[in-house]
Amino acid sequence: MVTLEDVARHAGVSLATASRVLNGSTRQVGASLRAKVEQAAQQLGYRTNVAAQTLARGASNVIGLVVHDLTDPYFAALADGAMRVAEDQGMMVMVATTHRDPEREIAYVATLNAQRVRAVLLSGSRIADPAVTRRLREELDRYRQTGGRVACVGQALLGTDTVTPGNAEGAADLARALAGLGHRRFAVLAGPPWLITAQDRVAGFTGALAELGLPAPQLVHGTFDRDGGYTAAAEVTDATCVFAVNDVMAVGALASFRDRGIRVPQDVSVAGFDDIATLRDLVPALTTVRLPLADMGARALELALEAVEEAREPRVERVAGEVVLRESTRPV
Amino acid sequence: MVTLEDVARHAGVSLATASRVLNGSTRQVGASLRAKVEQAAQQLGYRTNVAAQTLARGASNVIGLVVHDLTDPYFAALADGAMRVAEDQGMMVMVATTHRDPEREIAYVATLNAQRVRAVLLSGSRIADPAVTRRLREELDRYRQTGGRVACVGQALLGTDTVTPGNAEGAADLARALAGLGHRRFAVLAGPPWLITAQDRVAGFTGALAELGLPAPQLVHGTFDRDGGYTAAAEVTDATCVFAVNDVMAVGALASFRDRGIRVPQDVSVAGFDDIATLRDLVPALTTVRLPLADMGARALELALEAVEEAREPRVERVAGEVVLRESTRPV
DNA sequence: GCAAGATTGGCAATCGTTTTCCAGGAGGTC
DNA sequence: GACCTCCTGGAAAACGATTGCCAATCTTGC
Repeated sequence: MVTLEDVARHAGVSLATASRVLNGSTRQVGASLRAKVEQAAQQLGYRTNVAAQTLARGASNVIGLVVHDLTDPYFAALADGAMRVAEDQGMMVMVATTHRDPEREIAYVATLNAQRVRAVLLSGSRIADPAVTRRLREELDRYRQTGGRVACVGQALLGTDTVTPGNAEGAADLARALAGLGHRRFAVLAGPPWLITAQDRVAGFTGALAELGLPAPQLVHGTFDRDGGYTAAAEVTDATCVFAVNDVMAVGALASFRDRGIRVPQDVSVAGFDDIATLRDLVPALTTVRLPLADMGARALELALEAVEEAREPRVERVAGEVVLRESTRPV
Repeated sequence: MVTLEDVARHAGVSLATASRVLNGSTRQVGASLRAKVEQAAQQLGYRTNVAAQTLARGASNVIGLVVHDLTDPYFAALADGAMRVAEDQGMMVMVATTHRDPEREIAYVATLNAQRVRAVLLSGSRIADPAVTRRLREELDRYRQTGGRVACVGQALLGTDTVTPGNAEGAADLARALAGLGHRRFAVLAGPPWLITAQDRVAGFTGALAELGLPAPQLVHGTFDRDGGYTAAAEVTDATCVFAVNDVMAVGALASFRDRGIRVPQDVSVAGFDDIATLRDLVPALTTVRLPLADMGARALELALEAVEEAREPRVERVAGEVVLRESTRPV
C-alpha cells in the first residue's frame, strides 16, 4: 500500500508538501516541486487513504442516504437526484435501505453518524408513533450536535431542513379535478393508518370532497406498496373513482381490476399520486399528482449541505404537486 | 464529539479495555469492567469513529457498488440484492452511478479504492473498447494489489470473480421459442454496437435463427434504454416479431407501436430480456428472458466477500435465463 | 544594497482507534 | 510452598493523513 510518505520520499520533498500538492489546497506549492510530486504519485499509483484524511480533517466526503426501498421508483428517483448533487460536490453516497422498519432507520442514523458522514438525508414518510419519532430525533440530535447536517424529504417532524411535498393540497386538487369530471362516489386506497404521508393525502382528498358537499369516500387500508393496492382494490364497493394514495398502489389496483375483468376507465376511474417514471408506459396512462422527485432529492441534499449560521430555524421548503389527468380517469 | 478515551476515563478503565469491550472482540474483558464501559458509552452517547477504526484496522466495513443508473429497475434489483447481503454482514454500501460513462466508471473505482472499501461490485455491460477495458483493469488491479476484492455482474473480462448471465443462450432459447410460435421474419432492437451484453444477445438470437434455417433478422441499433427502444421500433419494417435486447427497450418499443396504432401482439409480437420487476403490470404482459437479478447481485457480493486463497483463477458463475412467454407474443 | 513583506518548504503535533507487548495476579500441580 | 500457566488490564506504538508554526528564500521599493 503506497502512502503519502512514499510519494514524498520518491519525489524528494516533505510529507507536508506532498499533502499540499495532492489534497489540501489553501497553500501554494512551487511549480517544479508540484510537478515532481504529481509525477511520483502517478508513478507509484498513489491513492489517498480517505480514512486517514477523514480522521485528520475531522470531516468526510460521504453523505448518507436513508430510503425505504431502492427498487421503488419513488426512492430511486429521489436517490438519483441526490446523487447528482453529490457528484457535483465531489461526494460519495452511502445508501441504507430500511425496508420500512423504523428501528432500522434509527440504527442506520447511528451507523451513519459513526461513519461521520457529512450529511444525512432521510426520505420517506414519517410514522405516527411518538416514541419512535422521539428516539429517531434523539439519534439525529446526537449526530447534529457534533456538526452533522440533516435534511428530510417528507414531513417536517424532526426539526431538520425539509423538503415537503404538498400532500394534502395535491390530494385536494386531485379530488376537485375528479369531482369536476362528475364523480361523486369515491373510494380511497388509504395505505397504512400510521403513515403520515398516507394520512395527509387521505385527509386532503376527503376534506376537498366534503367542501364540495360530496359524500365521504370509502376508505380501504392496506400496505403502501403495489400489493397493498392490489388487495385493497378488491374491497372497493360501489365507487366510480378510486384514489390510491401512491402510484405503486394505483398500479396494483389497475392489476386487480384487470384481473377481475373490470375495465379502467370505462367501469371505474383510477388515480394515483407521485408520478413515478414507470407510469409513462402504463396502459391506461395513470392520472396522478406529479411531484418533481429527482429535484426534491437534489434540493434536500443542497439544503443539508448549504453552509448556514447555527441555531437557526429549520428551513421547510414546500413543493406543490401538479394534477395530471390521463386516461385512467374519465367523466362519468 | 465524545471519543473512546472519554468513555474509558468515565468508566475508569484504560483505552485498551474500552476498545476491547466496544469494538474488538478477540479478547475477554471481565464482566464488571465490561458493564462499566458499556454503561459509560451509553450515557455519553459514544459513537465509534469509523474513520479512525478503518485507519487502525486497515480495513473498512464498506463495500462499493458501481451501477450505470439507479432508476433503471435492472440495476435497482441488482443493488437491492447486494444490499441485502451487505446488511447481513454488517456492512454499508457506497453507491456510484456512472450514467454509462466508462471514464466515470474508472474514476469511481479509483475513488472507492481511496475509500479503502472492502470490496467493489461492478455491474453492467462491459464495452468493446480495449483501451477503456485495459485502463479499468489497471485500476482494478491496483486496488486488488492492496487487498481489495472485486466482483462483477456481467461479462468476465476483467479477471475478477463474476456472475455472468447466459445472454447468448437465453437469447437463443428465446429465438427458438418464438420460432416455435411460427414467426419467421424477425427484427432485433440491438442496442449500441459496442455494448457486449447487447452483442451477445443479438448473436445468440441470430445464431439460433440461422440454425433453424430462418432468414437473418433486421438489426436496428440505438441506445440501451427506453427511448432507444422507442426510436428503434419505428425503423422496423416487415417483421412479425421484434426482440428488444433488454426489457426497458422493449417497453419503449411497446409505446412506439401503441403510439402508431400498431397492436401488440395482434399486428406484431414483442419480446424483451431481463424480466425486470416493473413488467409485472404492463399490458400486454411482456415475453422476456428471466434473470434472477436480485440473486445475482447478492451472489456477486458473496463471491467478492468470500475468503479464498490468493492467486487462484477467478470464479465465473453462469446464471441461465429462463424464457417466459407472455401476452406480448403470439403465434402467427 | 537593504529592510520589509510575501512565498514556499519542512518539522512535528494531532486526529481516534487498534493491537502488541508487558506485568501482575489467580489458579493448578508437584 | 515453589513453579508454571492462564487470564486480564494497561502503556504505548502504530495507522496515514492534515496543518500550525517557524525558517529560509525571493521580491520589491527605496
